[in-house]
Amino acid sequence: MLKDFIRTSKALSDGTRVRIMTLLTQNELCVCQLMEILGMGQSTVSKHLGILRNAGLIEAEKRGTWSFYRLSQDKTNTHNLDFIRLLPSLPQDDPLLQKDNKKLKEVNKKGVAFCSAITLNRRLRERSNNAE
Amino acid sequence: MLKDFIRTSKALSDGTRVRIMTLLTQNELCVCQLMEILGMGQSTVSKHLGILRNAGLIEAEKRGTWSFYRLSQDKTNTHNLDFIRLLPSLPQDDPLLQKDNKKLKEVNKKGVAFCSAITLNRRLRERSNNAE
DNA sequence: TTCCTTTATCATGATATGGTGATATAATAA
DNA sequence: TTATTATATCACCATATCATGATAAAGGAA
Repeated sequence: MLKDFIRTSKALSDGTRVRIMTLLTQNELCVCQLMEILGMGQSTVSKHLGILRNAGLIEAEKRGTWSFYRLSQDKTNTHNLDFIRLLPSLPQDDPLLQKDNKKLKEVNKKGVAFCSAITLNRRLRERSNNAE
Repeated sequence: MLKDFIRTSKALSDGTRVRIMTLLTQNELCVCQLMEILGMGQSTVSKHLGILRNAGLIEAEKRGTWSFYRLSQDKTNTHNLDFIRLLPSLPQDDPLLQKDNKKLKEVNKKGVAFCSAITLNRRLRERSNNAE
């Protein structure tokens, strides 16, 4: 259906969401890991993930308090699979996506350790201090 | 580049523009023919065509006062070619796109004859409005 | 020249979208 | 129980987008 095609192309018509998709092409990530890599707030990241999930491009699995996101494993949605196939070649000629991939490797090493409120709150404090 | 990918996915994230692209998959069309098929105003159609052209998805050729639009013949833009490849299968499961294709056949038979009728009707409307 | 036609572009208003802070929810630990 | 943590959702504002009518530009005919 045209509506489904539009929902997917809309989901992929935003830079932040394509960055997320490119990252998830490589491995699953939780919200706070994406916050760390993207440098964006938690509500922003959650919102984008919701849009991608609503389009059927990604799926979430809850483990404890964490929500881990990965590319949709649905093999029947051929339109979405066609779109997802376009992603892996993107970092090849884009500096921002390459930077994201470097951060992804660091984050994978660290695991979810930095998700603790200590670093999160510190980052929030830094942000409000910078705003003054 | 991410920016180019976004420009293309944005261009294809609107129903009217995907309808136009699906029509141009079959043959070139001028603005007034698209107005007839889509049932939309001239400025609206021109604007959408501008967005698609700016994304490099279509190209225009001026013949007299008419501008004919067709899919981009640029074979070097692999990203756009990937997107364009997704289009032909769309009408298969979408009633609106199928309806568009039927209208396309009628319009192809008529040629651009009815184009003058459109502005003629507009002028008649203006005259009757002024007479009030 | 002066019209007429087709298309492009501009101005405007209504709606949609992205980013953020605050709050709500759910799982877990103390 | 209460406190903490990670995430989801809400309200808000700034910006972007879409549809439309008006105007401008350019080719062709009278």
